[in-house]
Amino acid sequence: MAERAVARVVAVPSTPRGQRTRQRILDAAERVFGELGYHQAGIVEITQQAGVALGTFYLYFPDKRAAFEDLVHALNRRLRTEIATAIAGVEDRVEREIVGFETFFHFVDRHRNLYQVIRQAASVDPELVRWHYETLAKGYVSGLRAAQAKGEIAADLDPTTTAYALMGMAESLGMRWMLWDRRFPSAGARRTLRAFLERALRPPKRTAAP
Amino acid sequence: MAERAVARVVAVPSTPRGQRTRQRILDAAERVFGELGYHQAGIVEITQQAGVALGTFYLYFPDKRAAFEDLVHALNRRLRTEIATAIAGVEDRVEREIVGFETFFHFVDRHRNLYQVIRQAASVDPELVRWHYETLAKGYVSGLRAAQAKGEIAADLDPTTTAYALMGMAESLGMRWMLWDRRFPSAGARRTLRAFLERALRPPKRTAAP
DNA sequence: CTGATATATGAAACAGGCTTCAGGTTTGGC
DNA sequence: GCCAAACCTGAAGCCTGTTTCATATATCAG
Repeated sequence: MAERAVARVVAVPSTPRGQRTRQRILDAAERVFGELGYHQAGIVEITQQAGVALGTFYLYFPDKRAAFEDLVHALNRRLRTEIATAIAGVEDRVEREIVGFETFFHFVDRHRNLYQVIRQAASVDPELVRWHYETLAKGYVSGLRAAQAKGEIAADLDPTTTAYALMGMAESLGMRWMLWDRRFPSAGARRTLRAFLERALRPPKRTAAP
Repeated sequence: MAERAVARVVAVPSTPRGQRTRQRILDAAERVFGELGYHQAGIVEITQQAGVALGTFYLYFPDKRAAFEDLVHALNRRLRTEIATAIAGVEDRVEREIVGFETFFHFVDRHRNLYQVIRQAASVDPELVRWHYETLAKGYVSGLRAAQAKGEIAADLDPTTTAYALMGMAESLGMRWMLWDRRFPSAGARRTLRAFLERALRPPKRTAAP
């Protein structure tokens, strides 16, 4: 039988010191990947920015791609958490959407580099992109379903289609405003977005049941 | 004074034979870039698929990136042409949107690989991505303005914001349906998309002026 | 303080793919 | 048929960046 290749043990750091170092590398990787792009980014650059030696990188990640994947996972998690927190207190579902969009724009603004990372993932690992969007969509869809049950969103809309449509809108506008213009949307643009969502999502008016 | 680096002359082929060869390389590049991603894709693979020798590539392109850029430009042009043609005969502007979306999905389906290329451009040259979307948006915006003038689209929507919102929707849904599911949207999904666009874009009903 | 464990170092080995170039081959006008 | 221009060839050079590893340092419980 073929000898099994022993996977290099990549430490999950067991001491605070190790965890700090790992995080420093990840932070630097976010910067470097975001600024230079996956392929321009070098381990040398990442470790230099992290203030550690080249070899240290390989203590925590089996290779370059692994660090990239970690970053995408972190991005996904943070994004979902932030949006969930932001909309938690909002009653009306259409209003929730609007708050969700705004939160997303803030996120892209604050994690500018991190968000570039996702757009690059297409040429690193397409499955990772899919995973990202499907994960986001999952939560989105169940939220929409719940809102439909309560009559807050038009009942005839297919939730999955709606979810992808909304995610696409958010991303496109986020790219335009936050990554290119580097500023938040004007009042007029905001009004348009709000009107767009209101009309598309809000159920046709009828006399409210008492 | 420093000697000026002479830019290598990259032929615009002057004979039919040369043009064929150049096109063969471009076609192969579309396949290979699309399937493998920019960085996995090698000139060796591209030229092999094109049925030419390695060196031939450098007769027509100064380097790998140049071929990639050419591809993006071609994608952009083809896409705009196809959509323009498809919506040419359609009267109602909201209906035009729907036809435009359908055409886009067809395009993604037929040029599956070519379309992956754009998503990868983020890690090759961000400016190229921006160019692509801004070019598309430009035409979109003027179309929307015209429609607003004719009262076919709600007048209170900012055209630029609307254009980016719609492009984002199209791309997200196109990715989901054409690249992942590899099939055209179900009737239910189509209805949802139509309803979404109708409600968001169509001006509020009022008795039509005679 | 001491040994055991975890972490860190960075020069050098290594790999893989881009690019060059010194010729060969094809084409088409005359 | 002949020749000049255009086109094509592919082995080898080259360069850049990833990954390894033998060695050094830090931490901490006992």
